[in-house]
Amino acid sequence: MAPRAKTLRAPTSAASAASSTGRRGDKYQRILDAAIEVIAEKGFFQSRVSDIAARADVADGTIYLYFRNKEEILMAAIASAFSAWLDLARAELRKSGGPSEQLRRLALLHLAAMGSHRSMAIVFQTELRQSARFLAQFSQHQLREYFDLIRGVVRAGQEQGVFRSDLSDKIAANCFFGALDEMVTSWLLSDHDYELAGAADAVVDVILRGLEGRTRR
Amino acid sequence: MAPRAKTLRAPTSAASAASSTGRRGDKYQRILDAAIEVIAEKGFFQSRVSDIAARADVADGTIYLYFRNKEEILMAAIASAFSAWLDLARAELRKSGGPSEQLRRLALLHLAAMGSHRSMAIVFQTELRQSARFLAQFSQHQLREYFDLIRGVVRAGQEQGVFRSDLSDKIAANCFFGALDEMVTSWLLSDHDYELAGAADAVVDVILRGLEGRTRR
Amino acid sequence: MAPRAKTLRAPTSAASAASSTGRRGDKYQRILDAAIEVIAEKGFFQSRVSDIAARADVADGTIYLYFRNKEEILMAAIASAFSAWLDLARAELRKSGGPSEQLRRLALLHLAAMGSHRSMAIVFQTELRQSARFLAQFSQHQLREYFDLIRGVVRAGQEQGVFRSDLSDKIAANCFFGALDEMVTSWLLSDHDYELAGAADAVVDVILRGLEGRTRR
Amino acid sequence: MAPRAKTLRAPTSAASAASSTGRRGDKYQRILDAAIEVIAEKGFFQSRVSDIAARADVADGTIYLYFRNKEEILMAAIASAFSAWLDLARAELRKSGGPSEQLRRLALLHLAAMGSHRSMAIVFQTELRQSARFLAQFSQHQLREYFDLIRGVVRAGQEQGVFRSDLSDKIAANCFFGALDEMVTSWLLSDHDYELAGAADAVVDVILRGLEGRTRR
DNA sequence: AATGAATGAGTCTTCATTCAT
DNA sequence: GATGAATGAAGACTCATTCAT
Repeated sequence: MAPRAKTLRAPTSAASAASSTGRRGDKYQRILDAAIEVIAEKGFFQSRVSDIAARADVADGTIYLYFRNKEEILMAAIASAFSAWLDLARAELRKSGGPSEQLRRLALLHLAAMGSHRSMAIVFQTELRQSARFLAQFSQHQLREYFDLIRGVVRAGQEQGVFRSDLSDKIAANCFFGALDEMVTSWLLSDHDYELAGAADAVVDVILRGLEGRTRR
Repeated sequence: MAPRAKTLRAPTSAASAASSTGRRGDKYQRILDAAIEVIAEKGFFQSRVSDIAARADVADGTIYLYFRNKEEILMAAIASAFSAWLDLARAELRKSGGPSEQLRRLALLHLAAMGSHRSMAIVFQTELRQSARFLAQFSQHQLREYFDLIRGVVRAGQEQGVFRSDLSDKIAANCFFGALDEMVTSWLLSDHDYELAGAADAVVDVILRGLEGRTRR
Repeated sequence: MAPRAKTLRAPTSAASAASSTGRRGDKYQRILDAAIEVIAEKGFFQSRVSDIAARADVADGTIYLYFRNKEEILMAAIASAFSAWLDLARAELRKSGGPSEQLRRLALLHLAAMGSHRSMAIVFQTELRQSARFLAQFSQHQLREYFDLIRGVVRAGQEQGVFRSDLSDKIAANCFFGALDEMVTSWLLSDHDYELAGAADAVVDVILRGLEGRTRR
Repeated sequence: MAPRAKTLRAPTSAASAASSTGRRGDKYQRILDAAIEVIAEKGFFQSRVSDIAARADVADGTIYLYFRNKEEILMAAIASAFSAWLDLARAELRKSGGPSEQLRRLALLHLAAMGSHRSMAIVFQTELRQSARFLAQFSQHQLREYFDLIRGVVRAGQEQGVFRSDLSDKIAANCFFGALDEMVTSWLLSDHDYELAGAADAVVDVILRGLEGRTRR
């Protein structure tokens, strides 16, 4: 995954350069970026509107020209980051390759992206769940979309006979995602001094063995 | 796992039957229990002292006879719940059985316990990480102990030649725990109408296949 | 002034020995003594009932067997200390001597007593005024009595031609008391390392010169 | 002393006429003024932030835009009032006149100022001591400065042979200040129906006689 | 559009007082 | 009489949100 701006951002909005340095007109995005950073630093419920405003270099009141309230900022920020992430994942899957190859690619992308975007990783690991719980069905839709991506690959593998069919694709996707997720979490809680993406192969290896038929190749 | 009192409690302290019925002298535990429930409902940072007091059926001020401040209540509640959980896990591992069998048992315990203690499950899935991030190294110790339990089994399996040795026990433990963890999370986010423990075998199956080397090439 | 127990106490109640060491039946006085000490340490409005109870070595609730509420404890404590002080002053004046001599004696007593009873000095200097302001006319009566003692000596001196008569006895008493009072205050605010009573002669000297006729002796 | 705004204020800041009428930008001073009044009414430790806010006609929260916490408001208020007082005293002493004349002027100023600023008088008599005791060395500096002013005049008088030299200037200043102070206190505790400044001459008379050595023996 | 001073509802926490034992 | 655990009213302080400029 190519290094990008400070935080993940949807391709469309990231097109115009100077997006994080600009000082005029891009306040909406600046606020979102600031929100992600503040959330990563302080946590969802400990983020102060004034912190976000200060980080975005706008007045407190300005926030309310773009967002109805605090919850909306935070939700939009997380949704935006997640959306950018989904775009990446979708793009990755559009590349050729069999199911195994695709899962391997997805895992590498997941770990590489999280490993290189600490703020986003924190938000995804600790805040996304929180917000998923409280903010109605926020991100449920997006989360499900990511899962459906994975489940789709699993089902394709099962149909092609590459993966065992005596296993619910949902459980399979959970194992896959859960393993990756836990890698990120433990990396964050450690001093994250090692290269997260470096563990991708090992993890994929475990899961693929589990998904592939008993007698592999 | 057998249904127990409202929340998980270490076997030793649960010995006396009338533990949760009395109205006298058990205020400390009642507050802890109430705290877990409130945290599960509202989340760590949105838990109000007065909510906990009301749920524990004591006056607000009473809380402060047992805890120095709000943070201490919440931390003690989570630590207490986790401690009870650890006790169960340790007890489970003391039973005989090979590494594969032990992981299977642990997985079953994990899912059964979380499935029957919704409050605790919520706290573990969403709050434990939060608190791990913010409250110094709180619970890091306990979390690590649980992980070490799993890693110990993995290493034993590797030494006995049951599990592949070309895999770090840490990554293996992450896959195992991550898969279980994700099962719980997705169950919580769904309407959790299905029996969580029912998925234990399938999950263990995937991970054990990934860990065991026997049939590969 | 003869050294007495920790705090000034009315002679009658101080008669029975072991008054501050006893542990049975003298709770009322123990609470009063404790109150004076706590007030001296923390100030009137920062004194906690539980502090007083702890110092008096009784349970919090016990306080309320002897006093209706916190205000009453504090008022009784100060009144008691002041009453003891008044007894001393009256006794001193009963001794023979002319007006000048009596004022000199009174000044010495004042400074010696305050200098040797730090707690009481603090209470008199800083708390008495507070309480005089708020607690109705509390201590107004006693304060006035002390003043009347002084004014009586002044008037006697004026009648005997020792003191100037072209001066209100009230103003004269104010000068006398004010000077002594300020000596105590500045001593308390300093590190009170010098002997307070040592300054009595100098102060009396100033005031007496002011009160005595222009052509002394 | 000329009547001024509600509370004493340093001449420089009182220059612009409409200082206490505006509703904009003068909140800091309004809060200080309100604080002095509330302290005078309720006492230092019984002053409520909400009382001050209400009196200053601002919202409770507004207080915290100008002061870090309650203690800071109260200290700033007292310090400000005292500072204004010191300015007056210094200005008075800059006027020509011998030591005796200067002490007389200072006494008149003291009694006139206190007599016409009841709030300030109360604060100085009862609260300043309290705060001096508890708030570290707060106001110690200012109090000492006032004393040093008096001591300076005394020393000048001694050097010029106007005042006796066999008397510590500190004790002399204590007598002078103490007498004035007590005049104010007794005036406050009385119904203060008489003109406080009217007693200045009598008091000064007593003290000056005590300080001047000329007619003795 | 942008600002940031002002607002005040919402929370934690303390502590005088009560009362069952 | 004595205790001290329990109570809950009261008060300092924070921070999302508004609105005059």
